[in-house]
Amino acid sequence: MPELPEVEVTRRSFADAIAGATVLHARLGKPLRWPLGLAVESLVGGRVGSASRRGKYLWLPVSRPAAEGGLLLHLGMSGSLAFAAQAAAPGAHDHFDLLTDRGLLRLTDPRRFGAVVWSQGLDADPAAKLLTGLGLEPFDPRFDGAYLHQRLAGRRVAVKLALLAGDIVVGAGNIYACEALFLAGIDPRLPAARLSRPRAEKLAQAVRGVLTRALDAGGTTLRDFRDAHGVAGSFQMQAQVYGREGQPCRVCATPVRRIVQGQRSSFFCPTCQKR
DNA sequence: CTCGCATCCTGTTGGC
DNA sequence: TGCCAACAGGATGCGA
Repeated sequence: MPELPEVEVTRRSFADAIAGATVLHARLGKPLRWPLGLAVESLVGGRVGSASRRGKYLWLPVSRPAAEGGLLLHLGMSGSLAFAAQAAAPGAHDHFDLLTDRGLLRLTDPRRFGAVVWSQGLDADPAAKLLTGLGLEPFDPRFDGAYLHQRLAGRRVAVKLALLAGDIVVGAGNIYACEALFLAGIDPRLPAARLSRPRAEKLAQAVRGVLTRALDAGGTTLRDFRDAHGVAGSFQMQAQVYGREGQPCRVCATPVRRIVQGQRSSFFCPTCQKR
């Protein structure tokens, strides 16, 4: 589910409310992608700090009497976080609870590709290795056409797959990679190394543009995305190609095509997007 | 180093 | 209604 906009919208929806809270209780449900790496009870008494985001990961600092550290959270394909004053009994897909004096933060994740991992800090900790090798944030001023062009050089994979890989730029998943390539007029099958410098500039702008609009729209709710207060996103209303196989391109009316790249669907307009 | 692919898990949808 | 296959917003970890 969640790409950068959904993760960021989620973060913004609970960060202020939980900052400064004290952990009263914590529980785990079924196993997630990785073990927590800590006895869950030992989170009790911890003081929660200000949530931040790196790529599609959330970082929630927790100062415990025993040690400083925090929780690195990932929502995987089907995860979402809810923060509510009233604590309902956990459902079958609720796999992590952090009950605080300000409310309950709960991770719901049916497919369990998500993760909650304790880390002693973002440096020199095994869990923090999850963040090494990540590409630039799309809104980092260093993410520009020159950078993108240089990092795509020498790659034989399709440009769409290079975007999704996350080691060049983070945040664009399947929806926003498709949308950005449409906005930039680039065929997703184009070999990465063959993208010209001017087109790399367009693509960098398109990535930032589509993510900005998605943030403004509160993310994309295809099925079940909600922010931490249950609010759905609406970017799906402005999608140009994603999920629109066979429907007319909004620009030229050519039917949108779906192909498979890297075992994932790519949607594009064969007329508007060129190799 | 880059690549292509299988893999984790559950739910929903559409065809027959 | 039932059954089954295809598909789903991610990303790691493997062998080639």
